[in-house]
Amino acid sequence: MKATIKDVAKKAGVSIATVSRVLNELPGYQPETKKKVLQAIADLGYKPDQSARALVGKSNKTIAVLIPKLSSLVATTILYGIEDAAHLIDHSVIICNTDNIGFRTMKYLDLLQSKRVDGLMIISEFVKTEYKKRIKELEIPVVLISTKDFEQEYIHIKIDDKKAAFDATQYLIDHNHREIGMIAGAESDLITGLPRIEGFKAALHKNNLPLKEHSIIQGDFSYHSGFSCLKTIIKNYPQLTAIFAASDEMAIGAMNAAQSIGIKVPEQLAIIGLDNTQLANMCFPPLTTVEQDFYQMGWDGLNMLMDLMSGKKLKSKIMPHKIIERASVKSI
Amino acid sequence: MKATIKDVAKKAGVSIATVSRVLNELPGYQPETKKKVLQAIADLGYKPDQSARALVGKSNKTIAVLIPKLSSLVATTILYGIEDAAHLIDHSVIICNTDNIGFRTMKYLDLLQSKRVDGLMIISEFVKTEYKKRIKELEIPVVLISTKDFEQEYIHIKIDDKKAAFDATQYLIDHNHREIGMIAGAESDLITGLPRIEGFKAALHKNNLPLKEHSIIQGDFSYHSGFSCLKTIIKNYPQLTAIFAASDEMAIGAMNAAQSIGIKVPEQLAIIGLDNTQLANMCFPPLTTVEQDFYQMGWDGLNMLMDLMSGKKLKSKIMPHKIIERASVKSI
DNA sequence: ATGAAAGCGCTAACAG
DNA sequence: CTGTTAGCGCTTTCAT
Repeated sequence: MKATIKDVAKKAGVSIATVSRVLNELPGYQPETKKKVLQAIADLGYKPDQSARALVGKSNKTIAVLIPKLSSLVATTILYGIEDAAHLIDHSVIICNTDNIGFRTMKYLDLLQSKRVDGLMIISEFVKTEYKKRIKELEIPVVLISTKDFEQEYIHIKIDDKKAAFDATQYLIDHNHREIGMIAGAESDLITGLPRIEGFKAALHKNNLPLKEHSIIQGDFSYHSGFSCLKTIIKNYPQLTAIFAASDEMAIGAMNAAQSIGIKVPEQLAIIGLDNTQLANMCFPPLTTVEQDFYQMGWDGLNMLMDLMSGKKLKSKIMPHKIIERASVKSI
Repeated sequence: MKATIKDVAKKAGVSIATVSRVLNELPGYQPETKKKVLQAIADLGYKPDQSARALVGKSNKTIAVLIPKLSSLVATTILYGIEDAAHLIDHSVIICNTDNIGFRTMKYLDLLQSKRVDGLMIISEFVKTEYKKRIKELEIPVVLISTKDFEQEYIHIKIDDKKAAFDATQYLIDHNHREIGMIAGAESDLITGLPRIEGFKAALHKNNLPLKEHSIIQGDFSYHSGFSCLKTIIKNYPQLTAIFAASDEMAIGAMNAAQSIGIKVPEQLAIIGLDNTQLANMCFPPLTTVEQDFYQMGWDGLNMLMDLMSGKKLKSKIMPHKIIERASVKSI
């Protein structure tokens, strides 16, 4: 049978109150007593029961993360960072794979109440008003990762999407490309879609390059949309020499599409992506891209959540990004 | 303030025992009473507290999964299946990313005791004796996914690795390839490495093809090992026309390595992989491979765990595999 | 510095 | 059919 606080108390010859004190590092006992208690704990292999702690209103050391798709490399890399940081401070993480559907998300939010989780992280997902209402009832701190809340109710941690897109485009321009296309996300996606388009436009403008009619095509961040978008954009804008894709997946889709129709990358077409997932190293040629440090975002995000939980006031955080040069872009 | 069972009882004008009964669908109340209680529950938005349930020795509807690497596509796809199935029956899943290190794993096992999880799943990881000892103390059911326990203490769900490798090789042979190489996992990996090598050898043997000295090279299932193994095997066994890689990642690494040195796939070299991760569709040419339905494994595995939890006796389960024909293999 | 006891929300006898 | 009550393991007054 599992040892309880009572067993420890008996073995150490003290009361359970005292055991609880040393457990929680509260003041009020002799060093001598502490030693006995610690000894008993070790002997018995005692582990405090988190459910019991939760019941008396204490933290049960678990946080939940809402994740839109459990098999996406970007989300799972963030999750990796969260989990690592959580593990370091003995917290568990419950995953809630929402599949980006509202009903499921709401059901999870209900579940989290039953579970008394201490905090919540939301990855790459738009936070709808109905979620907020529900979260408010939960009365737990929230941090957003790789997404944001326009109403500023929650803090977030993400890159500067516009700047990242700007830098990617500028990189192409610096390599003497003048006819540049963009395979973008949806313009209606205000969080990552639109800002990246704006960054692209801003870079062209800054360098006095005109924005051609067909230079931007909207995909959905997926490999397959990248693949098909390339064929379209090549048809509509045949003189282009370089492409900025708003995600690595789309970049690689575009790269493979190009090669499938005999266009050599980077010789005839330069491609730069955005994300720097593992994929960027698993294609040929290896993809030049702008890195978002997803792992770090997860890690930092979790620590922000902990700070929030301990009552600190925090501001949102913008992560740096940087260009990783590999082989898919070449000067002309 | 959150509603408790007391609030519900008061509102419905019954005792908490009765509320508990309808909550747990136990017999012993008039339909009439039930209706009132249900109404009160709905009005109050009451959600039973899982910590309190756990404390009285009931399930708290959470299971834990030990996962070796949170950013690997195969593991996260399994996790996806687990999570989906768990969600359907209102269970939560706690992730324990072990990074395949024993110390971390042991620490998790400790944590799980504090959390009173109801069950444990282990993905793609060898179950060391020290883990077993600890797990025994937890007194919870375990199911293994995509791995196995040679001592048969735990049931598992996985494919028949030897047969899958056999079929992949046979597929190559059926396409008239006679000089076939294999990029394998480590022979010392008794769970997936060795059986796949055996399957490869068995297929050659069955077809009266000799096993050449340099026809098998060992990688570590990663993209990069596939990339470098290809270069070596091509050098040592230049007459080969086809390769079976023991994982998609290695297959794609090999494919890209081949293309990087001017070898055309599938025209000059056929490649077949094993796994059918998303990657198989994100390379060029798309990879022919043998599918393991990881999602389904996770899903079925969770249901097996539930059966175990409800006292059923179960046997391990072998999942079917099948060849997915895409474009990386061509007859000669 | 330490112990006794109440109570967190729930389930499960035991009464009625 | 329904209510009362004793815990589950822990934290936290309140005494001592």
